[in-house]
Amino acid sequence: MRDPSPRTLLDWYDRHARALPWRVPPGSARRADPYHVWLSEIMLQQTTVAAVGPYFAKFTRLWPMVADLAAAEDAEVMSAWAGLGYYARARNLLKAARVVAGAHGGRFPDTEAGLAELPGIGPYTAAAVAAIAFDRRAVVVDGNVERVMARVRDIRTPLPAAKPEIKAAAAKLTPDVRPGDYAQAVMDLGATICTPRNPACGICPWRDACAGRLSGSAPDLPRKAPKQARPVRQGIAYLARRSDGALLLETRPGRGLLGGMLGLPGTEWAEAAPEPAPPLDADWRRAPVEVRHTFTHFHLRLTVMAGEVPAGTAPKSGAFHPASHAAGDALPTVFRKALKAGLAALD
DNA sequence: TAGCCGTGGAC
DNA sequence: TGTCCAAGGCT
Repeated sequence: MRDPSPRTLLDWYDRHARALPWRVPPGSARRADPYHVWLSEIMLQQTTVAAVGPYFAKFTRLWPMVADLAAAEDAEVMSAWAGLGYYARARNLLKAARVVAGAHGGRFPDTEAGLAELPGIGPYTAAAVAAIAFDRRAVVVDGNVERVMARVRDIRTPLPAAKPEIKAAAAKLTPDVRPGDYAQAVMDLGATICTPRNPACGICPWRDACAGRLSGSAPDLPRKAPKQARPVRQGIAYLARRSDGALLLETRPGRGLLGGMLGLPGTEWAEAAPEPAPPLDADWRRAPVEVRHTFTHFHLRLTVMAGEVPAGTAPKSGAFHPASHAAGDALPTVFRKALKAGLAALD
């Protein structure tokens, strides 16, 4: 068994690199725009390339430079992020943009340590942006790298205990030349060849240097500690429609679940059955279909109550929004589902 | 440090 | 249907 060669992987990347909107082709004279690299890396945290595509296009169209993003209203940015999930990313994105546009004069820090000081940038993203945007040698470890390293080195320790061992293996392989391309090459390998299920070992550039393939354990790596079961929580959401079509929405608190996002008013979500808490007096009708939605750590069953209210109605909290905006894309997915269920009950 | 924090697609 | 998974960070 010989060592996997960074050079072999770079040769493979030169031929098979995915063309992505935030990426410049390998060997290109151009450098990737640090703003684009950073924006894509934040969006790609725990999120698929396919899901990110339209959002990256929207953000770069609305805000072509980091200074444009920094000048945007909070509500605009949260609305543009709606549907992508993990909304703390959007809150931190805006904070970081304002630091870069202000204290840094519009230029991103060009070192791993400098990048790591920005909100929303942790060890992975700092290394990735330093390597990809500034061609710094940085040890980039994401889920792809963990999987590739666990297989190439046949590391059978379960995650997350295996992280130090995996980081050491990754550090040993990271080259001084083209570290940015190398980082993207490992991630492309993980995304297209060394996939979680049914890895295509037969066409892998590292097939002859992979200890996991030799032992036959590669498809079952990395091992992972078992996860906890998700409890079921319940709640009630209220859809109040004014006679002019406007819908009652509220901005959620700035932290926690769906923090800073628009939503329908309603009860807390808990395992115990909720006490009704209508936001105003109306002839509430229960929507025939219950909304089901799964979050990272619980399942939600949401009862939707819908009611018509006259013009001039004043809510206890929140505000009426034109239906064009509310029905549009400003809501997190769970509330899009609830909106649809509530509107069906009113028609 | 382990729990919190979304979503949609694959199987 | 349910579970797993994807370019993680924060507290």
